[in-house]
Amino acid sequence: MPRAGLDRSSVIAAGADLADEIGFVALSMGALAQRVGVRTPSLYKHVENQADLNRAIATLALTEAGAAMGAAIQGLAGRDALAAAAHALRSFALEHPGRYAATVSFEPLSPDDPLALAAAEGLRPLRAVLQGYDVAPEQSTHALRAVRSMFHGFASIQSTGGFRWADDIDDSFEWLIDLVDRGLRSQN
Amino acid sequence: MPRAGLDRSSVIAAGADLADEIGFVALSMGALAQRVGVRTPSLYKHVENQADLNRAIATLALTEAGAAMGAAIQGLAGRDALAAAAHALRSFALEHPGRYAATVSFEPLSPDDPLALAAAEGLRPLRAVLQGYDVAPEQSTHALRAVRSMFHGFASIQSTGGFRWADDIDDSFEWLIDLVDRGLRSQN
DNA sequence: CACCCAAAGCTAATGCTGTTAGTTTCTAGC
DNA sequence: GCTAGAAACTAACAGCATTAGCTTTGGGTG
Repeated sequence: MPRAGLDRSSVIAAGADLADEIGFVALSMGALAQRVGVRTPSLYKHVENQADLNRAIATLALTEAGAAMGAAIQGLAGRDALAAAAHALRSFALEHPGRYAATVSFEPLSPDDPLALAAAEGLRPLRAVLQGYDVAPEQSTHALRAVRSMFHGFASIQSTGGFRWADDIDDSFEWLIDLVDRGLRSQN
Repeated sequence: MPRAGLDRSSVIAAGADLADEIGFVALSMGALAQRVGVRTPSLYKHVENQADLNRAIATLALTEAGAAMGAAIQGLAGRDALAAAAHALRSFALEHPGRYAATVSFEPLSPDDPLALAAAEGLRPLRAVLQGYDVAPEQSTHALRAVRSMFHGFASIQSTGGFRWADDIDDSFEWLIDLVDRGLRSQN
């Protein structure tokens, strides 16, 4: 019998993929072991426990989502950049529901935690978008939190099926982007 | 030995209180049984299973949160009403983290589900707030979803400790309210 | 080329879940 | 006071994450 040849990153990637397929809450050590062709306890050679796995999936997802937003806003500014970033984030949440769900549930973490670093890094594209608007420097944190709250809230509600009439959700998302754009431009 | 004298609503209320204290994810049938002074299997006389319990807690929380918002906006309009509703919702999320967490995790539901009805009912105060702004009737759904997304996103991120510098979170929330208010007023 | 040891995988076992079946006990209404 | 029926109990099971200890594999070194 040949060996499976796993390591930490391959286990985490497989866990993220499996979570996207069957749902983050349904992700179990047994299911993941079966997926990678190994018995359950063998996973503990690569991952400390399930909490460690979950945090690692969240870290991966934040990095990927940030990269997607960064790529989407290349060469754009103002409303175009805002819309591109928003769409990239929402697409990521819808195409990778397991990864996205992993990012929403975690306890307070120390500032040098890899998960916290990935979160901060993933927000950089959003910061760049806000520089295209006239926000006073001391308000940039407020603006970032506001934009982040809105897009996260929308993606979160939609990805859990929280909107009633499915047909015009895309229109609602455009409307939200316009609302934010108007609010950011009409300061003072 | 006297009997505990439970019924469905008292079990659900106790579950909601316990979730607020120890966290929604830590809420187990065993912990709840101990809390109400009964052995674990006895709970199944009042509740179908844990999923049923969780949905019932979510329904209760949505009803309570909607009532809090409705009470908060009494006699107010415009920006005052918007701020009052936002503060009421965020206070609810922070004072009842277990209840609030119960509302975010559920699968797609049928339109006549009690949970869906409670969600729709709880949104009525927000609808009332939006009537104080000049939104075209065919855009009222978009506006409602936008406002809901923003406040839910902010409350969700804050209640899971997602903001880095704790000191000026209240300022950020005020800033968010202003952003929404400006966006809603500057249409066309 | 053979050895060897560290890592990778395995089996077995434990304790904690949610849940069901079957039994006993309390209590409200006649 | 008797009696249904509800409310609580004990016993048991399956699935979960996790740990301990054993076996095997394969890459680097002599």
